[in-house]
Amino acid sequence: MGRSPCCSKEGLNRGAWTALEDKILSSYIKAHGEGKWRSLPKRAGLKRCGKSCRLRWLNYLRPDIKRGNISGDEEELIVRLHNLLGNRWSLIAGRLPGRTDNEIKNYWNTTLGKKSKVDSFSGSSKETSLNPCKSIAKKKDVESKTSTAAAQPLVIRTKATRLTKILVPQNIPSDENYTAAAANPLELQTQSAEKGGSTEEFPRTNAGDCSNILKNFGCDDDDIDAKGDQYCNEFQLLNSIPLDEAMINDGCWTGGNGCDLEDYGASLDLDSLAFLLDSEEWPSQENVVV
DNA sequence: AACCCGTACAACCGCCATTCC
DNA sequence: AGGAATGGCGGTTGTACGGGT
Repeated sequence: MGRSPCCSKEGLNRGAWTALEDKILSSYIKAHGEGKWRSLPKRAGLKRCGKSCRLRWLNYLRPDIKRGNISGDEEELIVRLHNLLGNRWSLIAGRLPGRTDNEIKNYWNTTLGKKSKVDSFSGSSKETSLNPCKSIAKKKDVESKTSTAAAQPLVIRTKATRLTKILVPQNIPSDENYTAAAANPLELQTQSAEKGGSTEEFPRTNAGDCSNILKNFGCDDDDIDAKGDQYCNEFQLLNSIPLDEAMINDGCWTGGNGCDLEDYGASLDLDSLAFLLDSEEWPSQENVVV
């Protein structure tokens, strides 16, 4: 038998929401907060599925939603993040304040996806047609470094995997305990959580930590010698910028405060970091280099 | 005016991960 | 430990709307 439906469909309204339903939902959530979606419709007096309420709130009614056209800067950012992350719309949306994953997904499917197809069909790369910041969009040479990266397209997972288990902490342990901690990513995650750090962000790290991290991603010593400094710079850079606020400015990445990336002491090559995201799993314990 | 077609986007669906009991 | 409940995600569908014929 198939799975049971998320809620009984009988007697429930479907399709477009009315202004009245919106009002009821908004005022209920303002009064009682989000959550408990399944029981919310009953409590709020709505004839809607809880999932539908959640979606309506998150994608339309939330007060911090930014309505209106996607700006050029936002489009640029979406393209870059899609290059890096693939169809992980919620992650992409997380970098575009006020935009929802649904909105970005729709925008991609109706606009950017087509552009992208046309570009690839016409033989020009996305980087040249949609990415004016050539100094940043350096051609990655990861394929020469890892056979898996060479064998696969840069991004694109048809089935998205949620990044719920990034095991490197945002709050990097002090040097004296990092080595031991690195041997046990799970412990790192736990430590990070205990310290209130987010496990969904890249780590804030220092150059000394990077070689260990790169090893844990499967880089051998040659990789690290050849590209380690670059990766480390970019790795650090990613963590020094408040990405929630990071935007593209004049075709180039800037931090949330509008400062140029040069201020952070490195140039950002997101492509070169894609290998991190291509890792389906973080290193198993037996592969972790101490 | 009527029809067709393409576009945009809200809403739904099914699956998976996490949390709760 | 394990099953149910819940939340969240990406993919897909439905439909309103505008432009062209």
